[in-house]
Amino acid sequence: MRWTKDDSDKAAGAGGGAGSRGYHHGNLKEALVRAALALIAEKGPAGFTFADAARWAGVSPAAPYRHFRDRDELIANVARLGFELFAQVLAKAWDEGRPEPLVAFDRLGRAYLDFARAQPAYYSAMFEAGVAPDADPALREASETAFAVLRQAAEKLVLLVPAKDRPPAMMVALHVWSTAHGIASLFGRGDAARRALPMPPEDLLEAAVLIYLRGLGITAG
Amino acid sequence: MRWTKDDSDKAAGAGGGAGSRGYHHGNLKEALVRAALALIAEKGPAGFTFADAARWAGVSPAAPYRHFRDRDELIANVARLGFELFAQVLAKAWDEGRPEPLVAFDRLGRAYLDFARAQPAYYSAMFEAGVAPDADPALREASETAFAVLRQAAEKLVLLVPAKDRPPAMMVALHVWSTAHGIASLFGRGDAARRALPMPPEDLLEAAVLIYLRGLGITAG
DNA sequence: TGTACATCAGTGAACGCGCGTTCACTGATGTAC
DNA sequence: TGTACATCAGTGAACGCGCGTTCACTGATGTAC
Repeated sequence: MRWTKDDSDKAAGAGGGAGSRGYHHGNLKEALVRAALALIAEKGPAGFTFADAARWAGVSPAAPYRHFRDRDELIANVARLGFELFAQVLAKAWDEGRPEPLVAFDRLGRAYLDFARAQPAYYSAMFEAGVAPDADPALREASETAFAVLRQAAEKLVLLVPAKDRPPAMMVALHVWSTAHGIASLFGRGDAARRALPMPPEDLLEAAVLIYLRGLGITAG
Repeated sequence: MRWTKDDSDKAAGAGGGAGSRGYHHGNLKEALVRAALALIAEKGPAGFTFADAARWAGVSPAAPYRHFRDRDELIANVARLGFELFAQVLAKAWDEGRPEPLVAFDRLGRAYLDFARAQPAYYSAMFEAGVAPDADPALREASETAFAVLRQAAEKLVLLVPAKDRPPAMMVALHVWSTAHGIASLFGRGDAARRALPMPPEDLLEAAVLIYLRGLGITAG
């Protein structure tokens, strides 16, 4: 029932100047999310206000209240969309383990870091904005869907280990997630708080995962 | 030359009510750091203002300007002290690899997570407050000192691997740091943004490190 | 096809509030002699 | 030991500002008939 009423909205988004639009924005909820993303990318998750978002979207400061109770609800919405996108990106990279699990798993790790670098604003909202995932059921579900991709990948991977030595897939998924998140948040970001690194983050993660998998008894070829 | 003039300052710290003190606070710089720690612990690194810190310390809102240019400088100071404490804690846990490197390394990992849990305010200021470590030379140095402990430990560990297969100690240090940081920031914190975990974070890290070291060719015993 | 009406989404003015920052000041401390 | 003085550290009042939030309102849209 709802579709983008006016494509010029999207084109005009970047500057915040809404140009000529009617009395109704037509797509304000989405525009506020885009505003939040732009402002988080610019100044961090704590660096913008509800009024900023309204200004960026070119509406009066009272308008956002038609769509979000407060700033936290807006950020939670951004985080939810981020997890949904993240889940898609990860699922596509994993591709059900084709052509073979080890190759696909490497792709998955790279996709993780790609996402953190390409979408620092989403990543911030998802992991650093202090949003409690349990507060909003939809957010929680989106977060779990994204983790489920990692977990399914781990399940397929541990099948490469003989049954008697096979580790719990959950543990493997948590290990890889932690390492990927650690690398992403320490080294894989575009902002000033990033630490310098003598190699690309992707290579650091790939090496860590290869060594870890060897420790599990999984080797390439 | 400077020492704590009045011990009641410390005792009175928790409530912010300074009780009876003279016109001069005597130790305001330190009190502001403690205020920042308390407020970060309570509401996160973005959840307090310069004026809050002054109020907490029981001084007028103009007083902090005698010691810090602005809020960022206060937070950078907190982060620096955090790294100094962190370096001490890690060095003590590592204890130069006694009685043997593997045992000491496990202790080091646990100390890392202990610190993140016991000092969430320091940990936030150090890693999540968006402070650029390069902005302040003292901060940068403290941060490097802390990392150096991890790196020295890694150097001793890789000696357990035959020379021809020996990995770079730097890489090992970065892998372990990333994993520890990932676990700490995803699961090892006291606040609401923490994810649930089916096991203690320490055990998750220990397992990850053991598997990783086995992948390097290092096994216990 | 046209008209009346209900509903929706954004307006703009207003409010109280707390923040960051400045300023001339003053109480307390330390030091020279 | 005492006095004069320089320096330091905190005061309190003031300011302009932007924020969050509310309110009665109004333009636009959709629908019943």
